[in-house]
Amino acid sequence: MEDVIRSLGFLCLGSRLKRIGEQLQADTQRVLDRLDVQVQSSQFPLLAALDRLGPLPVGELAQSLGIAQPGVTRSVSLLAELGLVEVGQSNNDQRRRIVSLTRDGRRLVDVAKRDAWPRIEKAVADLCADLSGPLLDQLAAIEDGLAAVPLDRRAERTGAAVQ
Amino acid sequence: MEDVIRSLGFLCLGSRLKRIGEQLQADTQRVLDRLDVQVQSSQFPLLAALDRLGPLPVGELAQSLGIAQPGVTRSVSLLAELGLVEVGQSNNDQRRRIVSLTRDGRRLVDVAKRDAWPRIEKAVADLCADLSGPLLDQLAAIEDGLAAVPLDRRAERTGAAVQ
DNA sequence: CATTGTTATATACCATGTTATTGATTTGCG
DNA sequence: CGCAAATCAATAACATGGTATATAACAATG
Repeated sequence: MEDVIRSLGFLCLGSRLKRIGEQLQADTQRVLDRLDVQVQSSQFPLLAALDRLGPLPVGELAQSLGIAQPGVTRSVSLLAELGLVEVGQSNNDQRRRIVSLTRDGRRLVDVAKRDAWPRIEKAVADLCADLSGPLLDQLAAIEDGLAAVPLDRRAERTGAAVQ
Repeated sequence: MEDVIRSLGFLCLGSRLKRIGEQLQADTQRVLDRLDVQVQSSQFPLLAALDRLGPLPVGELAQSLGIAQPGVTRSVSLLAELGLVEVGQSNNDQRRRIVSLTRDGRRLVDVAKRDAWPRIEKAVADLCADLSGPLLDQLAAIEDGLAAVPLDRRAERTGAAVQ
């Protein structure tokens, strides 16, 4: 069965990138599930942003994640319900709501940084290890690579086995 | 403001691909809007699949697009309401519903093939023209390129101006 | 040939992104 | 100062993806 998106090349590059991205996120989710991390893979960028940059107002969080502000508002509400982040008022501007990691959030990030992120990063790096050449070829190689050995199986094989 | 997704490299590759894909789709949408095409850019892969492969049952359509079947069912309902596709029963298997382009759908595809797709393809090819090297670098170049000159402005400049 | 399993599609519900709008502050200027 | 404009966040409404499940038709077997 022909893969139409792939055949159409540049014309459907957007759909294709989105499709590969979703695939990667889903696979990453499986790695996290296996490590008993209770957060959706898609929430990690937000947690990572707070980890890297410290407490931030909603708008700046949106900017640093490259997504629209309502998306951040929603994720923050969700993570706040899980007790991983909390929102406080700014002192000098009552409109701004500063988001920060709670103690639990901090702990989760630390665990993830130690156990999960290195595996995931290594698995993706493994997937992309031998890529070169034109973008479309690299994307095809990623798709084929994921189909051959899903990310979560690449994550099992630690350090030495990779590359 | 630091772009956290970009900084995290392979760790957030999924989020990043998704983000770039969405950006590209949104820009493509603007090109289509300007050409008075009345369909969401995200529906075009389905129309293109029917154009390339002829009438197909829902499941095979899903396979050839690389998305899950319910997504196809939804898109087909939408496009059927717009009168662009129609569904018929298979002769030998009453479960299968064969999706095909209507006359209007055929016409839309023909117009798009003539007017829109070449522009879009050229604009994306322009965006990706000088890319080389590691995947993450190419992605960064795409993001920077889109930020500098959005796809819809690249599509204005026809043939000669490109590359 | 009836029951059981499989397959094809539809439906329900959820996740996560978007844009447009609203409401509350803050800013800036006459 | 006082009011218009700008800014920040929340909400609503929509788009589009997913998984899980229901339903209907077909296949296969005792």
